[in-house]
Amino acid sequence: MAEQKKMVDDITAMDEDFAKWYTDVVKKAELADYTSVKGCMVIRPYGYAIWENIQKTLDGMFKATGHENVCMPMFIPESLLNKEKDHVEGFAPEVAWVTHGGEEKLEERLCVRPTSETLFCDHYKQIIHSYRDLPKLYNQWVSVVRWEKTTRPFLRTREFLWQEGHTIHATAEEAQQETIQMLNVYADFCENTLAIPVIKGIKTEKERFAGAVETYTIEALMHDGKALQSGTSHFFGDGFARAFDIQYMDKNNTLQYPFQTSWGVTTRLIGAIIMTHGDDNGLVLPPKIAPIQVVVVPIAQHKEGVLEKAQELTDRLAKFCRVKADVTENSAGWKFAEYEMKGVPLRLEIGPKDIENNQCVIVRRDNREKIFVSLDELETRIPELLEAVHNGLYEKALERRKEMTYVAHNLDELKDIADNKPGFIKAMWCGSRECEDRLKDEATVTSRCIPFEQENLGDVCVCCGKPATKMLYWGKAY
RNA sequence: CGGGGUGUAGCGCAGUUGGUAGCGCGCUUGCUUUGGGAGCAAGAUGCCGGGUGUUCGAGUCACCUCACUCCGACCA
Repeated sequence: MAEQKKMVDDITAMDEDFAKWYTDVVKKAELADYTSVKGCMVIRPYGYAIWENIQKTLDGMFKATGHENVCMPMFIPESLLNKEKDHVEGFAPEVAWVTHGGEEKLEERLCVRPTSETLFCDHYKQIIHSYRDLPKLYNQWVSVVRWEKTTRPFLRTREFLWQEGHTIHATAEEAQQETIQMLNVYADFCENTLAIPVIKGIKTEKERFAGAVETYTIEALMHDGKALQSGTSHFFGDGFARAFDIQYMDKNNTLQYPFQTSWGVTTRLIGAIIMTHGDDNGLVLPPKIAPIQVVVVPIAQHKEGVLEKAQELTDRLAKFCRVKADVTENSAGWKFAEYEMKGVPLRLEIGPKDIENNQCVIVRRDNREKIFVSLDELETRIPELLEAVHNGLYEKALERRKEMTYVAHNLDELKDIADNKPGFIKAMWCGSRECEDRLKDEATVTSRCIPFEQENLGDVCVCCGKPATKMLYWGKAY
């Protein structure tokens, strides 16, 4: 569409330095700021408003599928964390410990939750005795702490906000279904609310969550060709139940171990939004979670009637969308650039000439198209345009993912793509851990997922040449 | 946690052989402007990331530490 002239010289161009572009957008769009604790960020009002909109939609989807919200404590006694072997081994290296209460040393140190499986298990043990107590479909919106070595706003912080669903069921089948259902909820949310296309699949054993029997994932591709794991859903089998000794009496009066799941998405989704839709002018927000969907910019606002008209339109729009009028004394050009940087999906310009003609100018953030709209048609046109921006963003992201997805038939081909073409690589795989490790060493790619939508790209493993069992997505990940 | 880079006004940066801190933007006030980051004038703003040394004297030199950042290893 309109040429993308770079007007915000404050933001580093994507092509020049993608990492710097990312942090520029985070700071300049006032999403988050650094604090005096490494890896802990302030989520500023504009960024938090995005999170609140994410929460609102997802929480509705959780409730609609029968889940209830709860809240667990933030501390886990060391002995409790240690109960499931794989789980503790997975998380021990990155937990923060509380060792003192005031000046007194604690009898047993407490870990600040990195995830809450153990707390839910401890609780389930108390409340589940009969098949009549099952299932329990719980979720919580909290923050967790993982003491990461290197940190980046939203993508990897030491404390982050998330939701963690934890469910417990009488049968493995029911738990499996739950795991898949929630993966679908996430995929649906990413595509239909965030306009981010995702690939649904299963993690390899190597990439599996600590303590899980199976980990399902949605993987998205960022602007720079790196993959971002955007949500996971785990099937635990009865492993946690056995480790925590959770049992229930079934209809035949026999003790049984129940089956569990957990699933989560985090504030990392905000990073995904930035890196999927953003451009050199800054943030581009999908309309459904944009804190401001339409910004009203009065033109020549000192002239008579302009401010009044702008306010009148704002009041009208407020009835059906999130709207803000900017009546500050900054120049119109300044406002244009400012709200583009902040990713507001639609800008409505209203000036003396427009008022004369009973019209306004609406500009789309995603493609900068300027559209003259009669003031009589705002109630129908604006929702249409918001929808059009959503679809435009989704299509653009999907198109880019297609362009950046490659097929490799042998190791040399794969290495060549990995070195020269950022993006996903589809390749056949024999299923062995050795080949997975080797590709990581030699091509510096990790397996992203075994997609549900399998394709037959050949009969042999891209790495060892032995018969292949699956097609995998490979890539460099955040 | 290993290797590099950077910390000076809100932001971006200068600061010479060590001598007590400057520029641009932004901010405040006034006037003129207003359909793509306006112009002029007058102002305000500093624990030079923190600590310890060397020195008559440290933004500057040495050592330690903290944070940010990039590249690896680890992870949502």
